[in-house]
Amino acid sequence: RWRYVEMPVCLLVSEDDSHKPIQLHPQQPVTLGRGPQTKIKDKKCSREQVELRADCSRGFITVKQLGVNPTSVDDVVVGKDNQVTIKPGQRLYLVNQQYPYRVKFTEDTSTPRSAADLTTPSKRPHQMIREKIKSPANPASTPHTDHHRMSDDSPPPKKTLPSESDKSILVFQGSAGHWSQGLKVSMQDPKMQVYKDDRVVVIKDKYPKARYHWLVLPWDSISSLKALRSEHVELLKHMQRVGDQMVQQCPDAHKLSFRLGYHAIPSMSHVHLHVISQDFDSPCLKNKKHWNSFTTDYFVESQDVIAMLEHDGKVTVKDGTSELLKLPLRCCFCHKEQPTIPKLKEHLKTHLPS
DNA sequence: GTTCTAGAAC
DNA sequence: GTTCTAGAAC
Repeated sequence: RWRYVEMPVCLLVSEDDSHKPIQLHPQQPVTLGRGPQTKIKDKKCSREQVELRADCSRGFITVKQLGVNPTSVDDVVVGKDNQVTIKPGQRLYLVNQQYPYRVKFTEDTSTPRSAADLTTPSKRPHQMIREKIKSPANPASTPHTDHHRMSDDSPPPKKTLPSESDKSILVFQGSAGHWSQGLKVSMQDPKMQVYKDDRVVVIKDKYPKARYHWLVLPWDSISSLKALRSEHVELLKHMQRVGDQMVQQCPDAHKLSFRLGYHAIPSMSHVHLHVISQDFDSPCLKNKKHWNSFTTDYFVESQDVIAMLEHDGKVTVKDGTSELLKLPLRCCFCHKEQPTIPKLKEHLKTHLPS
């Protein structure tokens, strides 16, 4: 059956609020250990004891032991540099069978920020994500019509009684997230938003391919360029205006040039306008696909998309566009071919503003 | 989309 | 031997 739910979020929550919830972003590893974040002072626990990674689409978390002393899942020691998964019901002990955490699947939306969002009058229905709950595959997040609170869940049986400050719960919210839906999650996250109005929101690209790289997204869910029609022209013009504003407020706008456009065949769902500075000076630019997606006709200028929409009532992508990603690496300024990405990056420095 | 890694390229 | 990429896995 169908239900409105928040997009999946993964939080590391201290049960007694001894430390603030730590959000685990899908596929972005989080390192955890002794330190102010966990309030753990035990020297046996490394400052980088474990690396946690949330796999939203499959509904589990992987833990890698980085520290020397044993991290364990239930009573099985992970072992240094080894990696195991934590599934619902299992307990993670950061070190020496101490500092237990628990994996828990929930559709809980009672976290302060989400609760505020849900009750804010301006929150419009289309800002909620409609998704199907797959009951058999996801037993822990099923049929609760009412929001259940974390504190309502009975604590797991304990052999040894840790002090109250040691108790924490690893909360995994939702499970129907897939990497291609990541923009829908990010655009709803106030921490990611750098601008918003009644029609659009701007976020920083999570893996910027240049010094400045923003994404302008409409609140209205438009899956891709293919779904665009004449009625969207005004929206797209607004997106471009907002993109131009982002450039204007950029402290380096005077020395960098920018391009505004769309990927002809984007990987991520939900129409998004790239606003990207043309330095391409970023450690996240790593391969041929990255380069060619911004420097060939794979990158379609915003104004061209708008013109096409005004002229034809729809946006079409030329045949063979996907092959553009495999073209040799060519400098976008002097058009000199470069043999490898590292050589290209070295070459690009010669075009940087001095 | 990113990460990881085998094996190609050097 | 190291660097780098392409494709699989996620």
